Amino acid sequence: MEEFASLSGISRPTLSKYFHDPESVRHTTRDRIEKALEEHDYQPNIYAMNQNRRTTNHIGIVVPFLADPFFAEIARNLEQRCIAAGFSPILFSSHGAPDLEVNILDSLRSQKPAGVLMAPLGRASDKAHIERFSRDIPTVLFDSSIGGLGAAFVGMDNGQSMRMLVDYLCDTGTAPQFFEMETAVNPNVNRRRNAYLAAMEARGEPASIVKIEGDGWDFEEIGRRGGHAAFDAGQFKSGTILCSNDRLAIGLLSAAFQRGLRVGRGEGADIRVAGHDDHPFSKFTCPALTTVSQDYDRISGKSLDILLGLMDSDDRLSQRQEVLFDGILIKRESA
Amino acid sequence: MEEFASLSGISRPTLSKYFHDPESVRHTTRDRIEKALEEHDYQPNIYAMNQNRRTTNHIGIVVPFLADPFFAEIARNLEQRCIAAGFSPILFSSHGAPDLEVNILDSLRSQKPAGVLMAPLGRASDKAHIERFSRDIPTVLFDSSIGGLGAAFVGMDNGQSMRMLVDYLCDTGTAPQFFEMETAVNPNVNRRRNAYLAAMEARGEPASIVKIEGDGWDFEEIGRRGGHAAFDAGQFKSGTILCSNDRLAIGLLSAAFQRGLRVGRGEGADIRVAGHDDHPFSKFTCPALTTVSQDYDRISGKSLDILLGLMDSDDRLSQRQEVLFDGILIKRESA
DNA sequence: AACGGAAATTTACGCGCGTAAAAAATTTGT
DNA sequence: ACAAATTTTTTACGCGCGTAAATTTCCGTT
Repeated sequence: MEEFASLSGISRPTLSKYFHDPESVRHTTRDRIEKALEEHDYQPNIYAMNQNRRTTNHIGIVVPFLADPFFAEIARNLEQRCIAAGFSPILFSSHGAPDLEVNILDSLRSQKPAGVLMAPLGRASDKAHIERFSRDIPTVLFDSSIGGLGAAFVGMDNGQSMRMLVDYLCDTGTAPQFFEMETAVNPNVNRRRNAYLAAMEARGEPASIVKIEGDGWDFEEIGRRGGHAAFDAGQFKSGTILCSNDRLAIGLLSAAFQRGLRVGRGEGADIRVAGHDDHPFSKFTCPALTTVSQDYDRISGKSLDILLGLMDSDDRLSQRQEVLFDGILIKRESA
Repeated sequence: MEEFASLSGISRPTLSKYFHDPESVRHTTRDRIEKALEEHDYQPNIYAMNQNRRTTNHIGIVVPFLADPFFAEIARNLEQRCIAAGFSPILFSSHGAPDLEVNILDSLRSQKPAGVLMAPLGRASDKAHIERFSRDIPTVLFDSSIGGLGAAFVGMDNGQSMRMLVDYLCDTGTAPQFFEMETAVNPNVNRRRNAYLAAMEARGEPASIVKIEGDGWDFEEIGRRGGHAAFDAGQFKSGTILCSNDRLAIGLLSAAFQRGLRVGRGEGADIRVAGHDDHPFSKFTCPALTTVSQDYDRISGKSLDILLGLMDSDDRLSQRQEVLFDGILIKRESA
């Protein structure tokens, strides 16, 4: 930098200022710097730049499972928003492993990020660790809320969405049964089940829950196997199945197809299947999946907004914010 | 660190050595350090650690489109391998944008990574930029090879896989037509088309290519729209369709379903559809998709192996390595 | 117990940049 | 054109750690 300073005829402190914020120097000097920059292609050492700063301009993005297109899509959205806001996103996936999630937070802490956007694993998360982390670093949780953790949470209103689905399904046919994994990976599933039960009770319909075996993040496979098992056991009595999420529904659709069952709301259909999340692939299932859309755009937008607010203010934990968005019913052919 | 040194009764240079490689100090001192570490929870400043190192222990992973489950899966695999090898992976997605790909390389360069594993965008990539990058930093390209770029390439043998698919399809029914996008996003598609043509000629079958409109990475949607258009125009004369990749096939399956066509190789089926890549979702389409499996595990394993070799040796560009793996035919119900 | 080699300590300097303070130069307003 | 306000330069120090060289301490061996 010293060298580039003499080559460009600009003092080093001014260069330092420029690299930290190009707007902070006068237009004329900025032009001079940028012209010199083209000729000598110097770029500052980011490690030396950051070693004395309390925080960097990085924003950490942590998702539980990046191979899930749902999270991949949200991550993509968040990344681009961070860039637009002038920050550098760093993406991490916990790959469904709680110890990896802890490692990520530790590594993130030492990177001194300006803030972190995190979708926790859920049930398996080390809550105390996340709590400690979010005390030191501005952190917004999204997708899955764990018992009031963190400074803020942005997600969707599972109560609203399930009520809407139940109402829709009841109004257009038989009352739905709820299809879920035995061990809920995250709190959303529990909320959805409870919302289903409440919505059914409100309508005076008998609730019925079909629980299937399986653990891990291989939801489609679990849904297919569990679907077959439930078909075999004759558990789908009502003919309408409401799945706890789209990936499970995709597996169930596959099982139904393999059994020669016709899924849909039309004439001659055997069962109806609905999901939840508007997974990127739910548009392309056969038949296309009726579901509730999580508004990726609004969730990620709001998450970043809150985080930016958090980063500016000092009293981060004064009041925990919680924003829930309504889902939108996406009617397709499956129900 | 100075402070922690006096607290733990260990000299700072020894601590420095320990943090760089815990094995490099004597067992007894290592135990003392780790005991002190638990009490005082100190962790070194990564920026100060890295500023004087020529390279860090980071390995960059760059994929063209992370929302594509195919790349998400490979990225996941690579990340875990990097961790197992003692490196810290940093994941980037170009999101289909060439300028973003360039930005990522620039940012990566300033991070002084030990090496980079990169799946380029393909046609849209800034070749010269990638070339320059890979001259300075050990880089292994995978998935999509661009005209001999980089120090090494690991991918699959499109010639072998297409020949195998064509042979299988011809042997079990009518000869396939090739279904592809008008504008190929990456060289793999071109290779596959050419391999299709060659394989058909070798068998003495008449080749037929169905090109559909569309640009970008929204392959499923493009495949569906294009499928409908091709059905309308009566272009699918042979009744067997070989898609340039699985995502396109998923769209085509959706179109066929919407038209009430039965896809499969059984009695009473209208058309057969095959894909390529063994996309994570191809197992769950209706019917399940016949395709060629890219061996994720071997590709990522070999990529990292070569990269580690590259990192150790100095004469990186002496001979360009190129490793192609055979695909494995995955017979499912769609063809 | 003495010895030799390995490991740890002491001492000291450098890395590339942030940043503070005072002086100098430039721009702005009238 | 001149004073005031802003920006840049000069000077100097510090950050947290890497690392080299010389010295001392430790450990296992004979």
